[in-house]
Amino acid sequence: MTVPTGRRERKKAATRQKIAETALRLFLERGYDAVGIREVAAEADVAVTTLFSHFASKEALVFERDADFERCLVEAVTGRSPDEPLMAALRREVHALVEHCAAPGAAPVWRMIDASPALRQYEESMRLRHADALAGALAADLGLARATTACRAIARFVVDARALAREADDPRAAVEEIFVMIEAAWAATGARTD
Amino acid sequence: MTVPTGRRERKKAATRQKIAETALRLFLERGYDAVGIREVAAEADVAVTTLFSHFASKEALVFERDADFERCLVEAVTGRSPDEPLMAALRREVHALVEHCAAPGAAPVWRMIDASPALRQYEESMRLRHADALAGALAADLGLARATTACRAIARFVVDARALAREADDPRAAVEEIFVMIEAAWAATGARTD
DNA sequence: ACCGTAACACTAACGGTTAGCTTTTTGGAA
DNA sequence: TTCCAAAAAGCTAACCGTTAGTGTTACGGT
Repeated sequence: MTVPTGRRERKKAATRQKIAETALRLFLERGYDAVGIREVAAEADVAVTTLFSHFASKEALVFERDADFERCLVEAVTGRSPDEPLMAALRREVHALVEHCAAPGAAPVWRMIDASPALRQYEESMRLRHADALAGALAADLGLARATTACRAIARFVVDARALAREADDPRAAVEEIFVMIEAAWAATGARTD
Repeated sequence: MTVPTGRRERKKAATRQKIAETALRLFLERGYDAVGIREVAAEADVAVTTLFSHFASKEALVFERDADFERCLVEAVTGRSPDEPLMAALRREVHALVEHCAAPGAAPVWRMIDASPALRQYEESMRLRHADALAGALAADLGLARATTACRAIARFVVDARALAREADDPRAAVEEIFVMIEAAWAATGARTD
């Protein structure tokens, strides 16, 4: 098979990105609720069905990087340097993710998300998926066949940390504060700390 | 005002309950997705608009006791005996709530919820609301004006505990295991333990 | 007995989403 | 180069949850 970028895949990715860009622009210009799917599709010059073949829902248009965040979390565990403790790697990654949310230009997007119940709800369900993925990675890292209750709990705490930090006055300090709690919780499970 | 049960309030409560009962019956008989709102309304012999004046959404029909759960959590903090430590009260309450989910007859409902993405998503957003309410109660109990990051984090951990325990093979053991972690996290904040 | 209002009803629509089907584009085989 | 199977995109028409707008009835307090 043709390993590098086939034209088909490139065109598909381009279509996807054009839809996402158009949607975000319209949403920011006129408000998420005030812009309909038919409008986004028309402005991006694609059919409504095409839009839905790239994005599972209207909300998914806003969280285009969804899969990336999940990958980052998992890779923070699986791809860390051999001598880095598990929790330290997670703390570092959550710091990076929170930093990313505070990037210039991201503020209007987050304001839009906070203003829309539908978007907030979607973000919550995203977090659960990320927690499940992270729990799996944690289990694998510990040599377990399945994610234990402790793995699942820690994974949830970690994704909660990101969410809470984003809302806090001082996100960096909030991450530090919550990770002190998470490390204590982790230590209480009797897990190794390497 | 007439303190006891006015006829108007009784009729309203009866209508609400009839709608909820009818909906749950139809959902369990034929599947959540296979039953439409118009059908539920017709079977309960009310107008669609009446149904939506009692329940904010189709999913809310399934989680009729939503407000009760939130109240239980908050009251576990505010209404505990003066000598009971905060975390012990919360652990007891989460045990009770998980027990309640395992009640006979509840199994089909939870199977239905697990099978429907819409219901799962709704449950997640419910959890967040409960966590916010609990965070407020925690802050009040500690004499704080606003919920701090630590309060919010602990509140999330507690509602996560309930969710994780419900999915675990041994719910009781899971609650115990997670609360060991939560107590460690709580202690790490330097909070008093009374 | 009367009035204000809460509860309920009806119609019609809006907006997200999907099914069914056709057309175009693309990668690779003949 | 030509042709085919499949992927991608398109169009139409609906389904379904939800809401606005507008009456109508039944109740509680005066």
